[in-house]
Amino acid sequence: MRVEGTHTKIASDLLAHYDVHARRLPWRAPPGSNAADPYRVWLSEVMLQQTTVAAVIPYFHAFTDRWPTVDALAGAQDADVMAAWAGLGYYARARNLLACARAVAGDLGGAFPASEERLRALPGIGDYTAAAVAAIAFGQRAVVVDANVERVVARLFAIETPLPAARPEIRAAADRITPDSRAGDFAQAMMDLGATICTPRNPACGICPLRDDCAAFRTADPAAFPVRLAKKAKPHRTGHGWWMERADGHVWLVRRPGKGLLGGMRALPSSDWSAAPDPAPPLEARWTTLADPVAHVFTHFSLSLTIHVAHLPPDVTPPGEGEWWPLERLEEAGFPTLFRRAAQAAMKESRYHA
DNA sequence: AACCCGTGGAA
DNA sequence: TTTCCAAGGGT
Repeated sequence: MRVEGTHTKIASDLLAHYDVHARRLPWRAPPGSNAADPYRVWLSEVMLQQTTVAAVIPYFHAFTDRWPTVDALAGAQDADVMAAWAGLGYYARARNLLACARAVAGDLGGAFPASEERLRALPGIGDYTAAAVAAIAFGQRAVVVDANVERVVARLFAIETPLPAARPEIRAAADRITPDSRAGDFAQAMMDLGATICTPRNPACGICPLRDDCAAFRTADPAAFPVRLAKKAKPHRTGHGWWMERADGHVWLVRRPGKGLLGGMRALPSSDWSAAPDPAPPLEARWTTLADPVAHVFTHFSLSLTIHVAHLPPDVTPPGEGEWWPLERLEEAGFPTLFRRAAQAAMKESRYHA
């Protein structure tokens, strides 16, 4: 049972600061207007999962311009949404985004549910996003815990337990300081504080509205919180990709399987990136190899992709599923970053592009 | 529970 | 240059 009024000073100090210093962001209703659109709140929250505000802003505008409502998004083609998401990363989010939009538009009559529990049941909405949408879009009291809140709370209470084991302790502390009213503003205020003042390194304690309430501020090194366990080293992998270009100015592209790494995204044909030392190319041809492999770093491994180039006669088509894509429209293919860079490298060897 | 899943900016 | 890590979710 939550005890009323235990830490109301923290919430009131923070909200007073937020009323003056809140960041103006495209998905935020202007100050004073209580008109948060659940569609825009949900879309922004999904885009912001593990992704910086600066990276999200252009994608948010592109999506809301093209699909202004959840019904419009639900009616979009899968390939269009995946291509529009290209470059933002974590592509399972885009697949779940569409599944969620279609569930809301179809089963729920176009209205997002207002309760945390029913939001949590939708695809791509976990504990954090359910709480954030319930609080920000619907004014419900919900305990919103993201990486910013974890950091701020760990510092406020100088929590010594290392992450991720500290999660229950941090959530309980966040619950204690979450107010009954303005929970959405409180959540956004905590995240603004974490993004602009209570930053991971070199926090600006001198201008922090919660300095007097902060146990970490009274220690020698506030930035030492939250404590984290050492992380494992990233393994390195190698792979091969094939650029097959036809004399009429087209290149052979494939779509990756719906699950797993870069799932559902358009791509160059490539080997798996495990151990196979010398995989066979898709077809017999006069292959040349680019001098510099494309280097790319994923979340849990780094990759060096060697690109092989062949120029094919117009009557040859590689085996398996794929499509001939016009070289002058390569930007519209919706490549994830690895293949966008691989295509850029291969285009230097292109014979058929103006 | 531990692992998988992208990208790019900051220091 | 390398390292860190961001409005996490799914399995």
